[in-house]
Amino acid sequence: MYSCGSLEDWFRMQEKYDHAAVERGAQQDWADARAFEADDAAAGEKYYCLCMFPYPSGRLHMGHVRNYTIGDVLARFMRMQGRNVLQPMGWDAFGLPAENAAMANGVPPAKWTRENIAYMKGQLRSLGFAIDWRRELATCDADYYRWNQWLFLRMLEKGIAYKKTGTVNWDPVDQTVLANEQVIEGRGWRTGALVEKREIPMYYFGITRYAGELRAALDTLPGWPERVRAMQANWIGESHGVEVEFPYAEDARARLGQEGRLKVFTTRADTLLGATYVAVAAEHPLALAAAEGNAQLAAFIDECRRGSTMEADLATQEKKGLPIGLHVMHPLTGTQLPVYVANYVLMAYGEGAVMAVPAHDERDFEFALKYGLPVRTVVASPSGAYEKVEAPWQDAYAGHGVLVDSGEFTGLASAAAVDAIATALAARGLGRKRVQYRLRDWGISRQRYWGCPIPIIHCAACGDVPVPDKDLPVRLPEDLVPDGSGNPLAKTPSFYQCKCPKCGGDARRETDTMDTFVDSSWYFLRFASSGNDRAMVDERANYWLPVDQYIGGIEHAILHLLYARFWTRVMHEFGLVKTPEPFANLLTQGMVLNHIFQRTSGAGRREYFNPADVDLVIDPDTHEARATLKKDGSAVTYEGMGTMSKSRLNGVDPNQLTEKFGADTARLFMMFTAPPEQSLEWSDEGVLGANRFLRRLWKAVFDHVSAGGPVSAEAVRAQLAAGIAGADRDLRRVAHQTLGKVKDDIGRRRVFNTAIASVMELLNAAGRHTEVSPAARAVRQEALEIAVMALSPIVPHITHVLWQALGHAEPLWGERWREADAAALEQDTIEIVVQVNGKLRGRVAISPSAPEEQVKAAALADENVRRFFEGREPRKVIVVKGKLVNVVV
RNA sequence: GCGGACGUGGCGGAACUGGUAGACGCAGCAGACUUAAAAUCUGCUUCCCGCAAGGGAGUGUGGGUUCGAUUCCCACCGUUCGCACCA
Repeated sequence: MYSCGSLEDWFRMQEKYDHAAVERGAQQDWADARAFEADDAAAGEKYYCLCMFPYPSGRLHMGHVRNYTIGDVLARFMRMQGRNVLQPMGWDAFGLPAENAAMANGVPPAKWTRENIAYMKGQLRSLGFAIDWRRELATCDADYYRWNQWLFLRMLEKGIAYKKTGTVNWDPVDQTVLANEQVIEGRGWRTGALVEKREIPMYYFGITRYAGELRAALDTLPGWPERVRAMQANWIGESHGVEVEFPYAEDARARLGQEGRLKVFTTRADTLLGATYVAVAAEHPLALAAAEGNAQLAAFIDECRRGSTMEADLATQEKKGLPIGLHVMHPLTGTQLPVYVANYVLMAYGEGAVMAVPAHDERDFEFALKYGLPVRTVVASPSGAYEKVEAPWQDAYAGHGVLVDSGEFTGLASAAAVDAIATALAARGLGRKRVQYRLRDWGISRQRYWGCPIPIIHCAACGDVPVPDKDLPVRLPEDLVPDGSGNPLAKTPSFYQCKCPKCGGDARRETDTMDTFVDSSWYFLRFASSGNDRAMVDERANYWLPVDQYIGGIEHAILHLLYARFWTRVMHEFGLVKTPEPFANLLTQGMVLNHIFQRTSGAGRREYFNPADVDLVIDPDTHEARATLKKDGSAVTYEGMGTMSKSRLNGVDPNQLTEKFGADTARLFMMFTAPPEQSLEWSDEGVLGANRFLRRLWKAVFDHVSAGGPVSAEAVRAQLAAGIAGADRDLRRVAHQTLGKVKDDIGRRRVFNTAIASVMELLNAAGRHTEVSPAARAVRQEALEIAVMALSPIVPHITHVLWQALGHAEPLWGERWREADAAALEQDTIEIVVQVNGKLRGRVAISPSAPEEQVKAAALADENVRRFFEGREPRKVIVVKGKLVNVVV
């Protein structure tokens, strides 16, 4: 224990700031006092501060440090504001890296994962985060994942979870299915491998039935960043339009042996009279039916399916198609329209079929031109940009306008025409208004070992039988070691052999596990119901939820955050939680960047170099970068700043940083260098600067205390009551301004760099204040206390010790935030800026209570100001109270 | 193509509600201390003219609103992120 409770102890302190001793002592004090255990029933408004929990990959990286520092600053700050704060931590512990590590080392994923957790927990502790560790959880614990299984079964009962065989994204490297959200530019989000299409039976969560509310509720989340809401809205992809049915023509009826209608979805029902053909996707049932016995068509369909899965390629590829030889009838005119298979129609969106209006859709236009299909102009240009649609394509063709050549709808504006046409279609039973979403259901089956088992038993007699609640959890065996040849669960009879719960006969347990995004969809609820072994969540969740502040990386803007919102909505529907939205406020912290140095060999192989091994010189004139290796002076290529990553060898290890400079320096650097939402550029000099500031802070307190000991609270009060003046009063004003500024910056604006800057200013001012009178010492005592208090959420260790050094017996972590003293903020004179025609020409000092006329007179009397009148008379004088005077001449 | 964010000194960034542009820090320069170096401390540091006082220009570009614009509006350019043949 690093105790500085008495003056003698203080003098035993080294004059030099010893971060290791300070941090060890402070952390011990917090642990002894159980300072950060959150009380589920404490007085005061609750504050749930949550950081996205880490995957236990082995070591923390700088992104973690930044994330958890932001959360810790807010948690500690809110605690000082009198809020009842919960800040928990856990482990997103299922997932593929554990299996890969297992294969590489021959160690079961469970062992690898638990060892990583133990190590990383030590790292988190050494960074001094104010976490309630009693609530720690790991998603690989059966106590946790049994509730995944339990809710899965409830969702199955309600039809929200269901089984379906469908085309899925298959990652050939990880040998598993990926959700739509996990495919990025046609590649697996983790492996980067080109994704293949496969037909596999799997379980889905019906997230699409919540698409409308998930979309609409985004507007109820003002505490979320605009870009995240935009990304989610984009992803959900709500379009308002009309579903139109085209009855089969004679040839199609004959071919299919029945009546039928081809459904399409359109957002441009106003152009319906301009439809000259209908196009369907290659996988569309009508196309498949027509392809039977039509080798050319079958070959084309096959070609479309095998085509590139790169969506960016798809968007630019040439439009191609074939008539399927069948026709449908226009729902309003009865005209026969040919049906085409077209490579630009997506089976996965809408009905997998479109009505083609070449005159008013660029894709249809290109297609029609190529295959000689008619182009019918049905919307007149409002701006007169065109008379009749003809090649080449103009963007104006796709604009809204007034209908022409559209029978009874001619003359209507586009918006009105959509309504009128929808009504006409509805009257014929051939269409209706509808909302279409881009979002698709969430496939959760993974052919992997290290995940939560799906609680289903397959019985030859009874089919797929849910595991009864009394048999939960379905435990994952923890001693298996995957060998890369598929899911080891499927080769472990002790796991998959079981009895059917219905008929008692021999049955086989489902060996697929759940997508790990299921695990992270509700951990925040479990933190708030910690330790309950009889229920998934309890009333405590309703106390703590919604999370007041959620903090994590922007990379989770869609996947995790959308799934968690969906899952919470389901639990809300089941009456398990009161809130439909889990996260009231979201802060997406920026990436941590560092320099990238690389050299490409003759053979085209890239070799990366750690920035610590490179000297970088930027020419001040040309701005050209010259980078050379420290060891031999050879040149390397500077690639600028980029995200810290293993592959680019530009990571900085948090351990090295904390060992050398301490956790407080690491925390201060991260919070000071950039606002939380922006990317943070690593700088070794910046780290040194942060450390320098802490040493100055330490020395300021040391010097103050050495020169006569700390001033007691009573003595400070007495001096203030006796009245202070001059430099003392100035310093006191700065101190109290700082108090207000820091509270506003952290509490309202969520920016920390400016809060730190203002404390730096305070310390600079205190350094200039060298008087030694009793009043001066009292003011300095107060100023130092304020500096220490204001910094304490950011650098909790050093401030913990300095607070004691300043003579406080009660620990800083239990202290209430001080409010700025209005009397201290008062000023006798203030500086008013004087402008002439908006340009700064002078300054005048005046009493803040001076009436406007007096301020005006003082400004006009200023000699420098008068110079710029150049003989002209002021036409107008604008006075901004307490700030400036602008004279217009 | 659609949607979002952003554009300010040598660098990271500040200026919150339209009111002194460049806080704070880094780097750099000069000085003090030192045998010396490091560390520390003090001062200077947007650009141009000027010994200085002072003046001029200046927040991606062009326009607009205003007594006054980094901030609001319009158009454009650039960077970056997400989505992308979404019917």
